[in-house]
Amino acid sequence: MTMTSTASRPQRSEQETAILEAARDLMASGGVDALSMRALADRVGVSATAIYHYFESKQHLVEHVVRLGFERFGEYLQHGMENYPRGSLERVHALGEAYLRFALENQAYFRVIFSIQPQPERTMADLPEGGGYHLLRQSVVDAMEAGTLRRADPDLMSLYLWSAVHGLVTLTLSCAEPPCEGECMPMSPVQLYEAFSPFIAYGIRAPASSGGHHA
Amino acid sequence: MTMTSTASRPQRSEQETAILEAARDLMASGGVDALSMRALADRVGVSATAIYHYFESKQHLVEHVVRLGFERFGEYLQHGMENYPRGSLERVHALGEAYLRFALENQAYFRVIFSIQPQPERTMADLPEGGGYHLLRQSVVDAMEAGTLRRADPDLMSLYLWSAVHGLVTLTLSCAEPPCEGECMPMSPVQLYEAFSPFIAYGIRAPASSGGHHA
DNA sequence: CCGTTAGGTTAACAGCGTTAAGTTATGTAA
DNA sequence: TTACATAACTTAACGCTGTTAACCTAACGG
Repeated sequence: MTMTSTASRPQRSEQETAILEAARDLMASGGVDALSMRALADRVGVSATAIYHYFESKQHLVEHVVRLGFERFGEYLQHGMENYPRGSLERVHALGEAYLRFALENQAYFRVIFSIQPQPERTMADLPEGGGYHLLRQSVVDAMEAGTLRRADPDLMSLYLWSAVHGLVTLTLSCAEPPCEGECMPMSPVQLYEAFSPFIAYGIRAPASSGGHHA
Repeated sequence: MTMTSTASRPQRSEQETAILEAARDLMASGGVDALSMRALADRVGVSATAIYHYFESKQHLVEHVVRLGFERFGEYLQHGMENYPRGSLERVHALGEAYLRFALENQAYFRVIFSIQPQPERTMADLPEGGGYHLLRQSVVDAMEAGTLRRADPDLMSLYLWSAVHGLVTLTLSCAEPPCEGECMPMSPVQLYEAFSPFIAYGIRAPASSGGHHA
């Protein structure tokens, strides 16, 4: 760490950070297609090939940005639910709403994260590592132990809830930007999520009264 | 229609069909990136620029292929559910399973259809026109009238069911090809769908016995 | 017979990811 | 102080992409 001149050239990690941030901005504006090595290099102030000293390829660079995106995603979800009591249905609900809001507020980014291009070496479990699944699973387990949720395989129920919200998100993002202002569906995605909640709640919460058989 | 020589050159519509089919095959093999004008032209046996006599741009060509894909999708869904009685829960269930199966059997194609790149002028309602939404909605309406499903806004419930299945599909497709063979989730997507069904059914079906308040 | 049109060609442009080779500056060891 | 090594960066180039322009050729209609 013997550095005599802190000025002049930026440090290795500084430049790498600058590249990552510029890449994130470009990808957030128009997806992975809006990120070209030359345009990125112009933003950072170097030539295109200089980027290859920090990242092996565009693919690796994108994966790095996606990894950072998952971390931000996870923090967003954490903030969205931490004000609701552990074990409550509201906590689970808030998690879903935060998921939805993040996707809507970072559309291009979300598109890249769930690029739908098959990512090898990626399982459903580690897909959102640091990005939410363990939060969801824990809130489900808590609510089951609190007697709020029907007893079932927590992974199964978590994946079900995840699917429902994720499906709403991806359907929304497959449509025009002002989502569903049409005649048939004059509701915002968040409103739709609220309207879905009864269906979801009926399906997952524990029976109200002490009831007969458990199927 | 005065044609003297049916041989020699293929007809306008024939060549157009050949291009569309070749484009579909390429896209099915590796998405929209696997479709290049030159590779497509080689398959058809013409030069790349000849395609521009039939389609204004690659974008228009892709949209045309997607439109045809929706029609096949719709037929697939139709076949998947028509053996179950109108108004039954099984019919709704079969529709979801057919949706899932089509997506898994035509992964690259499905990716393109729901390209997640924002399609302007596309609303949720006309997105699957000829591709399933009206089938789903009708089966929901039938089941409501038959007393099988809880009474609610049919569009709302349809969209909820659509989201749940679509979410499972898109999550699956975001992962590696052999879906979720990991330690945490050792189930196939279809098995997962079957396992979800109780949650969904509890949420949407009409109360079994004559019950108290309706929220 | 002439003009129009459909259907096709080749050449070219600008942009893409990426590689190869060369340059400059810095830091370290003899 | 010299020598080497490495980090950081450059320009030039390759093969690919979608797309445009200009040109050609066979068929049909007035």
